[in-house]
This record gives sequence, C-alpha cells and structure tokens, in this order.
Amino acid sequence: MKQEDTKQRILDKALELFSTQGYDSVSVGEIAKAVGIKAPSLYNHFPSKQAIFDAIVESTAAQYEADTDKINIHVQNAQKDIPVFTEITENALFEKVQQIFEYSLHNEAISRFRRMMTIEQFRSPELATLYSKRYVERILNYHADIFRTLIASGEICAENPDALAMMYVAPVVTLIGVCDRQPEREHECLDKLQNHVRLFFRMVHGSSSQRGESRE
Amino acid sequence: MKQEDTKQRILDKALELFSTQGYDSVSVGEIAKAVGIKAPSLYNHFPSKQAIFDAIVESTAAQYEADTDKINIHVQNAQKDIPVFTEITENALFEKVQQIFEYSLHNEAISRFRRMMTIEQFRSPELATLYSKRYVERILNYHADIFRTLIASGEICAENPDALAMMYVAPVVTLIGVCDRQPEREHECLDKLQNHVRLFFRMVHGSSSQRGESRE
DNA sequence: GTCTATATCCAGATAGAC
DNA sequence: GTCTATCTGGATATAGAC
Repeated sequence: MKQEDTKQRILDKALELFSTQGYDSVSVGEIAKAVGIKAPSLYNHFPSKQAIFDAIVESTAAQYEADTDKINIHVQNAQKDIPVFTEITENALFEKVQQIFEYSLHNEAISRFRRMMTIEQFRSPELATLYSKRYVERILNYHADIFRTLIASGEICAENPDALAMMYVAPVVTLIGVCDRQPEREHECLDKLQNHVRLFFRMVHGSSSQRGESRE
Repeated sequence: MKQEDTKQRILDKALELFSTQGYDSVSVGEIAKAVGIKAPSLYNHFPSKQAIFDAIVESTAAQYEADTDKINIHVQNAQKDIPVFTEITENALFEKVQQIFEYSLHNEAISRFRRMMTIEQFRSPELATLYSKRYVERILNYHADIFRTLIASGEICAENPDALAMMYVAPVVTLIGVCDRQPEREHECLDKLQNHVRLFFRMVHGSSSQRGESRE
C-alpha cells in the first residue's frame, strides 16, 4: 500500500520537474529528493529514468478521459454532447469554453503534462504523434463532429465543418499556450477568449447579428 | 575572416542540434564535432555553452526582420502592407499565406529557431516573453492593424479587429506547429490552410457568398 | 524498501604545448 | 586557433548491508 503511494509520488514529482525543466535537465537525484528518498531507492520502483517518463505518459492519458467526462466533454464521442450545443446561447457557449479553459490551466496534472509534452514533443516521432493527436486532432474532430450536426440541422450556417472547427479551436489552443508560458496573463487571455467566442457565435448564426446589411 | 566563419558555423550547428534535442541534451562536444573541431577549441569563440545559446537568440532576431522584408511582410509596420491586402482576391490571399507558411517551414534558420524556442520556452521568463512576442503578439498585432484599416474603409465587415486577427492567425500557427512535429503532413496542412483561408475570406466579405440566405 | 558506498561514464570548462 | 591532457563535478545505475 505504502509502496504504491511512493510510486505515485515519484510520478507526481517527476512530472512537476519535467514540466518546467524538461526530461534531460532533471536528475533522478532531484526527483528522489522531492519525493523524500535517496536516488538509489527510486530504482526499487522504476527500472530507469526513462521508465518514469513512460509511466507518466501512460497514466496521464487515463486521467484525461476521466476528468473531461466530469465536466461533460466526451472527446471520443461527440454525438453525446450535441444536446449541450443545440440552441446554446452566446453566454452559455462562452461559459462552457471558459470552464474547459480554466480546467486545462488549473488542473495540475493536465497542465503539467501539456507543458512537458510541449517541451518533449520533438524527442521522438511517437511523442510528436501523441502531441498532435491529443492537442490538435482530437479537439478538432470533436468540434467538427458537433458542427457537422448543427449545420445539417440548419442551426448554424457554414459549409466546411472542419475549417470551422479549426477557426473555433485554434485560438483557444493559442491562448492556453500563452497562459502556459505567462500565467500572469490569464485574465487578459480570458478577455480575448470571450471576444473570440462572441465573434464566432455571431459569425455562425448568420447575418442577423452582423453588420453586413448596412455596409456601403 | 576564417575565425568569423568558424564562429558562425558553431552557431549554425548548435542551432541545428538544439532545435531537435534541446539545450541540455546537446553537449559542447557534439557541437564541436559537428563543426569539425574539438570541444576545447570551441571556447576560443564563446566563453560558455550558454553564450552560444544567447548568441543564437540574438542573431536570429535580426535575420527574421530582414527575411520577412524580402517577401513583403513588414511585421513592425503593417501600414506599409495595406495596399497588398486591399481588394485582394481569395486566391491571392491564399497564395500570400502559403508563401509565408512555406517560408516559415523551409527556411532552415527560422524553422530551427522556432523549434528551439518551442522546446526552451519555459526555461526562463525572458524566453517565455520572447516566444509570446514573436510567435503570438507580433503576428496578431500586424493583422489586427491591417483588419482595422480594412474595416474602416468598409472593405470587410467585422466589429473587433483583434478577435478577427486571432481567428485568422491562430489556425495558421497551429498548422505550422503540426508541420514542425510531423513534416510529412505538410501537404495535408496546406490543404487545411487553404480551407481556412477560404472560409475566412468569405466570412469577412459579407453574406453574399454565404449560404445564409437559403437555410431552413 | 531504504540506505551507504561505489562503479562507470560523461558533462562543462581550463592549462598549456604547438 | 587548434590540439592533448586534465580538473571537477554530477549523471545513471548497481551492490550489498540493514
């Protein structure tokens, strides 16, 4: 029991260190010290430093699914969330995005894992693929699915759900990146996020709320 | 003369190595070997490994301005480029974006520097700020400036030039990130870039080319 | 499982010959 | 400016006592 506890503590502290300094800059001695043991003891739980890194990648994947489920995002099954987006108001949409935004930034494991992946994404083709899948494709596909349905039902107007998803998602990802680098700018980024969501909402809900009619 | 040549070769090779492995994973021995000298000789040109890194950051900044000028982007003076964007066609806009996109990916120094910055962005607040300035703010402000003018002249229709710039720029940045990680996906990303530019173009040029009229 | 002691290796950097 | 030889420190990992 206590041994599993130590194992988890090693993963936690290692992620904490890897996410700010990167894999190579962190020594097993540092990790051990953070855990409260000596470096050699660490090898009773993991056969190598690389094994710690791999275990972090493994275990965080599981947590992600579980946690996103809790706030009602089913990344792997967008159809489930269609009702949430149907006839959603501008304010409700922003609140939803804000919730994900703040969750992504403030959940320690998720936030640290993302920063670690950002630093280590070029280490191997596998990590590169994992990064793209997790932080680009998955989010894009999820929203493209939602938008495709909303377009079909005539609720929003657009031609290309994939391009629309890109336009909707990329700014959010960009703003998360800014906050990862400069957490003190979170408030400013939330403002920009709101402006983005507003613009997007009005854009897809046709020309009724646009100024298009009155120009020229 | 030859000594300045060696100094530059050190910077080039160091950037090449840093951009794929990261600062800490590269030894001065590796850099020296790539240059064709022994490690101690390297200290005749730079006082420390860190000094090499700093020199790269310094020197690449200058190159960026010079090179972007060559393809007619004046990042620090958007007003100069207003004529380029005025009454631009959809295809011409895409070609322009494609040009910057491919330049950013294929210019070795620019591309490697961006990847190095991506890896090292959390090393210090200074690097974090530099990253945000160079890869977010500067591009956003440039386009917001352009859009502000085009909105004022009535050529495009939108309310918030900053949010519009975010929507336009963030997908491009995201796609460049994908290609940095997975260069084999460049073709696919160019397709997505085109779809993005098309959607954006039609969006800001009012409802005339949208399906908005005929829905429901 | 934890520790101390140790093995092995390689890092960044310097001294001084040529 | 380049080299060989070397210093010093710290890395990952193992051996073996408790």
